Amino acid sequence: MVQNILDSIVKEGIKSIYKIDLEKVEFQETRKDFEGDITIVVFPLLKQIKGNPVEIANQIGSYVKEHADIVTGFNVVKGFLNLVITDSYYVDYFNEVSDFIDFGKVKEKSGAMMVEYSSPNTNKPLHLGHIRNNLLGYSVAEILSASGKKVYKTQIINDRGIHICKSMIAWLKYGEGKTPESTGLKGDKLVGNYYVKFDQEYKKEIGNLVAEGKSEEEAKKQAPILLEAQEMLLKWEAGDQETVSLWKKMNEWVYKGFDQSYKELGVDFDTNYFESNTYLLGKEVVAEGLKKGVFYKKEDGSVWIDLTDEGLDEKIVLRADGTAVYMTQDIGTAIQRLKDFPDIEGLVYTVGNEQDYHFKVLFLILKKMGFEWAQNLHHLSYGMVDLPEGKMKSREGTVVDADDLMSEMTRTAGEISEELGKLEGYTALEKQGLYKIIGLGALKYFILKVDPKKRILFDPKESIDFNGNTGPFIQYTYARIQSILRKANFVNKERIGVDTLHPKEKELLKLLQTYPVIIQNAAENLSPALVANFTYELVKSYNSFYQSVPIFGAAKEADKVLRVQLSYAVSCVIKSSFKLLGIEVPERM
RNA sequence: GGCCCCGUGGCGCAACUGAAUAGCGCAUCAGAUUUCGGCUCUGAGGGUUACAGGUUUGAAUCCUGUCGGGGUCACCA
Repeated sequence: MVQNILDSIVKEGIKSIYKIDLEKVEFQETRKDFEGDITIVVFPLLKQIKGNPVEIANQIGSYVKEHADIVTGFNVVKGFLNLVITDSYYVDYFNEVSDFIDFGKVKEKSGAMMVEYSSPNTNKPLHLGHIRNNLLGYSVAEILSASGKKVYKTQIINDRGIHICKSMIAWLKYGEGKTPESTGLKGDKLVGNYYVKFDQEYKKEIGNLVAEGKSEEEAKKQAPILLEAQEMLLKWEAGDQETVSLWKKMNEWVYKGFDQSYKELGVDFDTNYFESNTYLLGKEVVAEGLKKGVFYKKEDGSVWIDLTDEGLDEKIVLRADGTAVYMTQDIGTAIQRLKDFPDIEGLVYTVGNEQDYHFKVLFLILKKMGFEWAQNLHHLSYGMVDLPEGKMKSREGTVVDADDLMSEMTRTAGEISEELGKLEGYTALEKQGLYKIIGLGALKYFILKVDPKKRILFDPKESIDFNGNTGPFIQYTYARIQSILRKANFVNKERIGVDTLHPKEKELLKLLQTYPVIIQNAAENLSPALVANFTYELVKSYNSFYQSVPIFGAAKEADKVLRVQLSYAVSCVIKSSFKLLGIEVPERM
């Protein structure tokens, strides 16, 4: 990087001129409306060097121009020292990259992380909210991996509890033995239908009870179908064979359905954890913590942690009857994961921001328990996806189903491509694959370009754009470059041999150079949005270059080589950055 | 009510974590192809960064308060 080269030279300069050891030089990219490539901000130096900022900037500028080969000129505006970097620096940089396919990625892994995402309940299908979760988690895993971590992708499947019992009861009462095979429905959809059915019956029964003179509150607790579900949960915990085998059967249906959705969405997992296996894990740990004095027991036997010193509340970690709560299980699961994968240094939990408090407490508990890795726990907290009518509610049928949305996107992409595409010679099957790439690209980019912590408003009627700052816009640019490379009979990356660059070429080279930094930044911030926005910048810059500079009509052969090579490099980085987002790119579209 | 997050042109998003005249897309208007894919490019209009104070040479960014939106305060997960 230019910064690294200049940093020491600037420090030397300041030492020789002012006899001062500087800790940090503040660089920033030069704004477009000024001449120069990199800017040193002089103001922060004024604390150590007394004087006029413009004068100081001029003195440093002269020194740097004198002593740094890569600096060919400078100008000073107010307290900003704008340095002009030689074209040859950027040409050399380009030539040093042996290939752009893996450019920016750190290959030698140091340390490992586990990323948890998705983690659905097994009583209903995936919806738009899960899509955001999956895309974020998957992408962050890819980004961490590119930044030099070994990464394990995982999820915890909430396969037990009252919710699945509700679906089971409703299926027993109204299912008539229907299966995914007999109905042709995806398993998760089938089971989800009975979850909805349960709720309908439940409401009906409440209505009846209220009509009989019970209060609303009483009715909610006494509705027979709810009692049946609760009874079933008890049976399940007691290991009742019939219940357990039904539970297994219905969960299997759901997993098959999920697998299909995950495959369609393009995400995967290295290992799964099931709540039915882990919900007891935390108990031992709690007992241990009780001995250590991290927790305390109340008279009724329930176990708590007092976090009032940290500005939080008291929090229960074990029920009076000795059964585990959500927190118990999460404590146990975290510890189990570190046992299973001893090389991991930390965990990333991709979970909506409604659980901010839960994770704050969880991390604090683990820290208090004395686990060193507790400081490497991150809650990748993201905002809800809202519809124009407000929150999605599965029971009220206002959810945007994940499968429906994906196929809708693919269909729309198909309509647009039929009209505009250049797909001579593509078979129907190839076309279908392409529409999927474009449709899902649009969806994924739409969601990932937004800062995770912000909420997203999704209006199904307005659908998703295909122009402007969108996935297909970027895919289009990629496809167009491929067309150029085909025409140029491009084979391999080769050295470029020019010594002056067109401003648009230089701009592109500058941007390419920042890609490795972007990856590190995105990893630190757990933010795919940074990668998305960078890619967009790059593509815009390339399109502008494309428009103002002829490639095949270049005056000199060396220029043509440069421009073809540059196009290739840009396409590699588009492909690679999109891969970090879990988005594919098409050869044509 | 306590605590947490958010508030940037009509709409959707940026701003390298405190720096120059707050950028971009959509929409609106005006232009560009004897040329490599026009799903492209160039330009114009549109802002007191919710509001009021404060810190700082410098604030969309940090602090305090107000208003508005969301979340959370379960022996649910």
